Amino acid sequence: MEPESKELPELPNVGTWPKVVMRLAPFPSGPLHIGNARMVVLNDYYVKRYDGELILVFDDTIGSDEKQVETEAFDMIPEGLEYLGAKWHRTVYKSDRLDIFYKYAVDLLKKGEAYVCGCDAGLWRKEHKIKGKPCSCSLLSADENLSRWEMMLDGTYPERGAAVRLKTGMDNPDPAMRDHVILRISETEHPRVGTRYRVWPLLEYSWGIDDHELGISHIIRGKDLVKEGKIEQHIWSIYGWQHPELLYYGRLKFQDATLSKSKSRREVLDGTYSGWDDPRTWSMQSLAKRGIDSKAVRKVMLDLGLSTVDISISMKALYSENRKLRDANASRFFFVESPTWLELSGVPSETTYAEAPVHPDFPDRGVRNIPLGMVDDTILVGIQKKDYDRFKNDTLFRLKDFANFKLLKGKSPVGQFHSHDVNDVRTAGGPIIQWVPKRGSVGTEITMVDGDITTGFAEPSASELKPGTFLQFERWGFGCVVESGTPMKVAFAHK
RNA sequence: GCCCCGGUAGUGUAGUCCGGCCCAGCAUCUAGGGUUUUCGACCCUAUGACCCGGGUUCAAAUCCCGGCCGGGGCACCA
Repeated sequence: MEPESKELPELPNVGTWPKVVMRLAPFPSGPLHIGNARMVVLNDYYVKRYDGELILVFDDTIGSDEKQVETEAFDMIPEGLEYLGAKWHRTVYKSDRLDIFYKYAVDLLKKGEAYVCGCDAGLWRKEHKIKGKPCSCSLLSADENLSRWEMMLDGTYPERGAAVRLKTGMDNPDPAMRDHVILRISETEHPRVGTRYRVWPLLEYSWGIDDHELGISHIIRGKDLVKEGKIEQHIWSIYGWQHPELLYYGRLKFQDATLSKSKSRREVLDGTYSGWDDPRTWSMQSLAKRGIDSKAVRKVMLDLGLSTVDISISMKALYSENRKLRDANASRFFFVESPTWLELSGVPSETTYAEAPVHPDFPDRGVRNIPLGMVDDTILVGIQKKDYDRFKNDTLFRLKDFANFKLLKGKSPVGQFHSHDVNDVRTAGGPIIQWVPKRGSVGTEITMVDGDITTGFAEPSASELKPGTFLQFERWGFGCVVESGTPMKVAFAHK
């Protein structure tokens, strides 16, 4: 395998497993965003490294009011995985596996490893969880538990009326580990299985069973799940199953982006965001749209390694990687933001167009032809207001790849042709700037990372650009064509 | 309150398990220079770190103890 970053450490105890089997377990509430990429990339990396198997498991249990399953996520997540270049071998839905969880629930009740608790959740927390004192439900016989279990299934108990608790031990010094709920009642309709089930497993329980049932050997996930891991281990021990190896990584924050799936969802629904590929969602779809090479994402994620420290990184790292990968293939164009139009006179009549290289490092790729649209000896060109404002009257400046002009500021600014030779402006220390001719240039809208639209004009040759083309607007930044036409739409990638 | 985990330059990371090859490597950021008809890319240079205090040792980023700081968990969410 081609190393795509530094070498990560070996997975522990690989030899004790017939095969490395790992899993991706996203909760389908929206598309994968850049924060989820770490989980995907790490698991995918190790599975490829050990030639193992990767299972996509939609963790679509019923969730809660705050965390709801979104049907569209079942398509958007695989899309994101494909973008990332992750290879998964099969797809499993938790919601198809309720019968398995029920079977083990009955068994645990019979074994006396769990009980059906009818206590009020808030009261139980205060009186039992915190104090470490068992409630009376934990004394129930297997038969009593089984009949209570039936009452959970048949609807005798209302929602929150009863729940199955695993006997992890009320005397555990860690309150987080005391008799955690593993199954509970929810009558919320599920997008895939409707109202077929009213008893749903919690994450730690469903995984305690499924990591074994699916033959998972190694689990890499965020350290917010360590308690869940301990509960899983408790279950594995009850059945004497080989414990999958648990590895955790710390929380990842981005200094220059706020990632919130629920906020994104809200903004997408009410139209504040253009859709799930809006740059502000930081979804895989949005990165693809901006022309961020997924190899850059993978590199950045892999470079973080598996440390459990909380880290805060800058998108600049991602942009730096992306430039390295894509600069060589980004054709150059002129784009002028908020143009100031200059009337330039004295241009020699034989000069009707300018030629600029498609890519300065690769002369063999040819040149872009920029027609001047000359009338008499006068042409009308736009330069950036930003440039114009910093120029003094009389400045000698160069329109890049074209000619040098002397500026005369005024109500309607004009310029006088000075010379063709680039050395003239160099010796004068004058600026070299990008420009567009008024005639033939392409109105362009660039969607910035914060969702704002920057408008301006791209040079005429940009009219032939196809969607998906990654380019650089010289002295401005990289982006990806989203839509050709007038105006042309471009998604900004980075400087 | 109880329980876990962690602290290497601005940001990440390597090294820590098995002390010496680490007066700490790499990437990125920042600054400067070279090159370039871009403020991109490329090349060069500079700044910059082992949380603190003890201990063990000929020798500690690495081992031990104490402290400080940071994060997480204690949900009928995932």
